[in-house]
Amino acid sequence: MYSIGQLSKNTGVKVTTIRYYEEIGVLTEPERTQGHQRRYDVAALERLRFVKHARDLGFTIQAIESLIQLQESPEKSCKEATDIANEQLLDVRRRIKQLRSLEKELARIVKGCSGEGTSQSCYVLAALADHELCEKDH
Amino acid sequence: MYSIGQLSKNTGVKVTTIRYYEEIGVLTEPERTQGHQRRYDVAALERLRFVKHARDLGFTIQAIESLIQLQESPEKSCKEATDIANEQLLDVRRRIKQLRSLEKELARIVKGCSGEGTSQSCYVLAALADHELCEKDH
DNA sequence: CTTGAACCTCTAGTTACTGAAGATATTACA
DNA sequence: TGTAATATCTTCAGTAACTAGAGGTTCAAG
Repeated sequence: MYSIGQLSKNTGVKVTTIRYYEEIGVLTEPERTQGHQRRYDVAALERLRFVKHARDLGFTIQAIESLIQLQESPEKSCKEATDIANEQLLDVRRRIKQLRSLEKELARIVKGCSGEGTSQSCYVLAALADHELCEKDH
Repeated sequence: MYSIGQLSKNTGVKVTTIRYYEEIGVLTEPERTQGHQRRYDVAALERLRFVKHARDLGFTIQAIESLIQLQESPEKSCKEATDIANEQLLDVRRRIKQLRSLEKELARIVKGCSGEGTSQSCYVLAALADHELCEKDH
């Protein structure tokens, strides 16, 4: 059995976050000692690892809840899990695309300014003030 | 003079968001009609455009506040603005890098699963449960 | 002068945590 | 066994950047 601190060290999830996960139902309520402290079994550890890994990959808590549901009904179709992962993948790709276009414009703005004058003549500020200075819409 | 709705249409910033910006001090308090409704001048419109553009580029409200400070003291060095923009650029690049590595792993996970079996044997779920199946740390 | 759209304030909710206060439990060591 | 240090407990509030709704008032057009 693990204390909440040991669980935390084992997974890299903060103690407060573990309690939060319990509160919102992502983790089930663990046993308690007589003094009311939480004690976790290996299943809880594995579940938390799952959650951590999925969070690291950018899944929302909601998506993770769906995935847990699936895990717990092994007869269900695998397609749902694949769909969720796919959706996440598409989302990541969308975000990359958007960030790339931001990067481009930011790089252009930064490049246009030597950083030497006063802010009155700063190209960075001018570019931010005036959308017309953008290469294209965003 | 613009009403808050006209300002909203002109900038693409929602009415509620405009009021929120005022509350947190990003926009200064505008004049009011006798009936207590907000009326904005052109300066306010331009300032909101600036904020919108910077937000679209991913600047935090805090960074935007610094930029506004700079705009309002034209004798200050332009370097500060360039620094903020540069920091933002670096941050965008960091995020892109991280998302790329997520994309890679997600693609691998999704690819490993046909979506046809039951969730019991689902590779997506297995990969999320077991960090060992990852190609590298993240 | 009426009517309907736009506006007002205030409160609460969103996501996914994080931190602090003040009290209690456990553990290690003497 | 006693005590001190560390860990844990609950509860509440705060973070970023909005968004939405209730219930009431004002404006502008016909």
